[in-house]
Amino acid sequence: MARYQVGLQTEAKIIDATRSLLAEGGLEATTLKSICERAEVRSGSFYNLFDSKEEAILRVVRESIEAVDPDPDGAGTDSVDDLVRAYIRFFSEEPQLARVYVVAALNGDSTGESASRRFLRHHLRRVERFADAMARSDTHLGRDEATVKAELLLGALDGLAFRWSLEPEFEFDKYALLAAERLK
Amino acid sequence: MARYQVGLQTEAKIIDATRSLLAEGGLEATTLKSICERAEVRSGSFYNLFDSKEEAILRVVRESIEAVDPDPDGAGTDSVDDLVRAYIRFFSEEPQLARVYVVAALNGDSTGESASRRFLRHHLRRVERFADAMARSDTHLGRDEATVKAELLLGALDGLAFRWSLEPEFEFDKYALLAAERLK
DNA sequence: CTCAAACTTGGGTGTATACTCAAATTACGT
DNA sequence: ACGTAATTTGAGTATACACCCAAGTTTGAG
Repeated sequence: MARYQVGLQTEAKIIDATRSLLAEGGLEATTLKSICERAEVRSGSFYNLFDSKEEAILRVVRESIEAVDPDPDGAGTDSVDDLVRAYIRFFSEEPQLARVYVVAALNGDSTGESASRRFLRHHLRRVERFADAMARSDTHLGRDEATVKAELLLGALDGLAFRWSLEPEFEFDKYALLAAERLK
Repeated sequence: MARYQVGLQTEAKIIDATRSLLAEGGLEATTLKSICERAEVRSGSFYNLFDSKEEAILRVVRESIEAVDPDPDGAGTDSVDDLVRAYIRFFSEEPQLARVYVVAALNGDSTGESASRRFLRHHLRRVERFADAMARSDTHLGRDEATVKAELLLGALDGLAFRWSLEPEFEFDKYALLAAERLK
């Protein structure tokens, strides 16, 4: 752990380098060498602050997972529209983190064996939150039906997000709103 | 290229090994060593039949991309339901190829620089085909509107497919039908 | 049956990777 | 300013990877 100012700065440079590399070229491009070059740091410095390459990558991945779902304690107040808007905002305001999010979701094995397991847990939490919002807006809706609808909407949103990662010109926001309108 | 029977058999064993490895552990797990071990072949034999590891992987990826969209010449006759059913059938009858399909879609860089470009091209062809079917079933629908609807439905289907790849128990068929019903 | 060509073998090459460490330098509480 | 502990350096280690090749074995057309 960094204790001095310089150490904290180096840590930040390393995290920045890791994030941009993950966003640009996925795990493939995120080697120790490329991280150190971009961060302008020698490998010994890296290992003075991080136990492994994994650790740096995991920090960035966690950062992206948390960023997609802000205010996790606020559950019980957001509407479906709020949640969808937050998702859209994430993609337009944090495209780099958003790309990391998509990349992370897909690489099951690479980041420790449980990367996809972590992602699944995160997804299930999100489904619950969407289902809550749906049940709140329609009192006739049973819990199970709300969960099904939430899976459907989130599945669609994630698919559109993936589509956007294939082609950044894809109007993710437009399609996300359409999906929400028809599936909520 | 294989010329003798034994050569063809070895080729098949290598392709089978590559496919199952890709399905089980993605590109990460698909090393020359693991392919040769599973195919019960020495590396020299591999290189007698394939120019590179890439070639074997690409063959399997292409196989999966073609399998998801059968009868590509039949455009102009299928209904939206036909297309959705074909997609669902692919996932239930060829789960291994389906997993390769999802894995391939996600790994932009790894299989040559244009893996995601190839996937995008394939996706756009599919969008057109879905849009055709939609325009056919609803004569009031403009071409652009049909394309938008097709992107929406295919995005949702791909998202649900990804969801299934995270958790094989996920009832992909059920959700795919629901999505089609609401988005077609 | 013959023999050239296809196929197999398995050790060997070169390169990239993640990670280590002793020695030198720098930061900062006292 | 001093001294300790944090930080940096860069050469060095070990390992995994894709790929090569000379020497043998097997195949199958004529």
